[in-house]
Amino acid sequence: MLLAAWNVNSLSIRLPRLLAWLEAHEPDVVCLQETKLEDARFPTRDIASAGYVAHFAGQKTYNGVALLAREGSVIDDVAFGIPGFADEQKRVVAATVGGIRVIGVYVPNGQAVGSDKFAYKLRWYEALRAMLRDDLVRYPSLAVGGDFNVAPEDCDVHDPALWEGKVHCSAQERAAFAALLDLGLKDSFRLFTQPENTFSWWDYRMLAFPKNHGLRIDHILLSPPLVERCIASRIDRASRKGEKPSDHAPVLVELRD
DNA sequence: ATGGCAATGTTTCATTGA
Repeated sequence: MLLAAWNVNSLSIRLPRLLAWLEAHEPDVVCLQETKLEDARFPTRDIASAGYVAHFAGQKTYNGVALLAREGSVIDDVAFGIPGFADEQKRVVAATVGGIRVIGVYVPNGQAVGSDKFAYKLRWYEALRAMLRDDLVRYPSLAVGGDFNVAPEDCDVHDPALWEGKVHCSAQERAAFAALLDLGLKDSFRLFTQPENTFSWWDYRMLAFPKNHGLRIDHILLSPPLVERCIASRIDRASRKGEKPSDHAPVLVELRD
């Protein structure tokens, strides 16, 4: 099974790229973030033509998530949001696909350390942790993927000194991310030897992509039974190239049957 | 082979992202 997560930064704009990408990579499940679409405008038909069924929760302008699964997949228990955490923002979609609990997340950006949005990000992380703690009991085979807006370690940052203490790299955010791993989840990317300076996001400005000035903030975390099944993990850097790219690249894991 | 912000709506600028 090939499982992917991709922050598309507007599904309307990125639809042609997404359709081409689905055809080229043939993933089984894809979690999308920042669709920025109200549900009535979701391109259900185009996604279906590509051979996928979609479950989604969107809103105008900001946020929005979707979970795509290959047509014919056995899909159960579709859910949205975080139980017990009131949130207008559409940031979580979950479904059980082929016996695997897949949770797609778009973690708040946080804007700046110490801001109101930063406090919201930390509260959000705490609520996500509580949800995952409960879900892991119910669903031993669990994957949570998406835009976590945290670079877990300095090796996930092109210039650690520049980013030290800044949003996405602060001690508080890294602790919030590490608290998810404390539940028994693993960062799939680090299950394997990876090339140095591999990132998943590059600023649109300042030639950040050609200079490879990026951060690794998009992740897929796996529970122990899926860690056992994981045979590959990678970031599709090529998808950041060319005309009208998202500022994020897709992240993928391959699981054996 | 990569390229100097992009996307959205409140639209002719302000807001947000990371």
